[in-house]
Amino acid sequence: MPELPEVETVVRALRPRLVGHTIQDVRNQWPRHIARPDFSELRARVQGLRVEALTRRAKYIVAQLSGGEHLLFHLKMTGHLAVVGADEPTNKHTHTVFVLNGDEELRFTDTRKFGRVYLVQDLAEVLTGLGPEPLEADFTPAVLERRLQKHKRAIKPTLLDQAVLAGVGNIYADEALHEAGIHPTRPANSLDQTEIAALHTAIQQVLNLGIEREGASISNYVKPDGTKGDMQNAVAVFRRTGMSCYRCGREIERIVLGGRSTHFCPGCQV
DNA sequence: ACCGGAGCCTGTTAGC
DNA sequence: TGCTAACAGGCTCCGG
Repeated sequence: MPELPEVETVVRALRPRLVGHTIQDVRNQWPRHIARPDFSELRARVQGLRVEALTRRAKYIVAQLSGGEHLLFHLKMTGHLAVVGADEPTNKHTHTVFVLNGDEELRFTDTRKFGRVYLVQDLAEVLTGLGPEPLEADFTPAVLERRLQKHKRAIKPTLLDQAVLAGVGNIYADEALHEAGIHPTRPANSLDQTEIAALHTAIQQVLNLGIEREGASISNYVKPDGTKGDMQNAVAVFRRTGMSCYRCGREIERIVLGGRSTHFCPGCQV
C-alpha cells in the first residue's frame, strides 16, 4: 500500500527516466482508470508535451508538463508505475501506457483498479483539501497540535485523514503511534504537549526511515524496477500481531479502528 | 462540522 | 485437498 515513503521512492526512481522526455502517444485498456478528462481528450492534450518535472504531493505523483499541463497519478492500493522498454511484455493489469521518445513507455499497472490518472492545468483541481506535508519545515508540533485539537475521534483514524496530515497511511500511522508510545484509540484532542511533541518526532522518524529503506513491500508494493523495498524488515508493530514487542516484550495486538486494521503494543502504548 | 460506513476492485487467505 | 467467503485498504460519497 503505497504511502508517502513508497510514493517518494517511486518519484525518485522515475524522475531521471521521465524528466526531459516527450510523450508521443497514450494507450488505455480501461477507460475508468483516467479520472479526468476522458481518454480521448487526455490523449490529444498530452501528445508532444515534454515532462518538465516530477514531484510528489501527499500520495500523488505529479508530472509537470510543458504547456502548463499537469499529469497526476494516484497509486492507491496496488498501483505500479514503471518506465520500461517498449518491447517489454505488458501484463493484463496494465491499464494506461504513455509512449515516450526513445522507444520507452511509462506504464501504469494496477490489479485492484483503485489507482487513477488525472490531467489538469490547475493542480488545485485535484490537490485540494490536503493537510500539511509532514516532512516539510512548516510542519511543526504546533501545527500538529492545532490540527489534532479539532478532532475527538481516535488518533489512529485521525492520522489517516489526508485533510489533517498528508501522506500518512496505515503502516506509518501504526508505526508512529508505537514509536511515540500512544495508544491508537486515544481521542486525538486528548494528547498533551509532551505526547504531541513525541508524535511529531515519531511521524517524521518513521517516514524518513521508510524513505531510507525505499518503502515497505508488505502487500503488493515494489519499486519501479520490480525489486522490493526494505521497510517491511524495520516495522515494530504493523502486521506483527501475536509477536513480541521489541521494546517491552508484550504481544502485539490487532484491533479494527475506522474500518482499518490497527496494530499496537498494549505494554508501551498508553 | 464531524464521523462512521458503504462502495470501488481482485488476488490472497481463512475456514469449512 | 478443494471450494467459497471473507479480507485487504486509500479515498469519495452519503447519511446520521
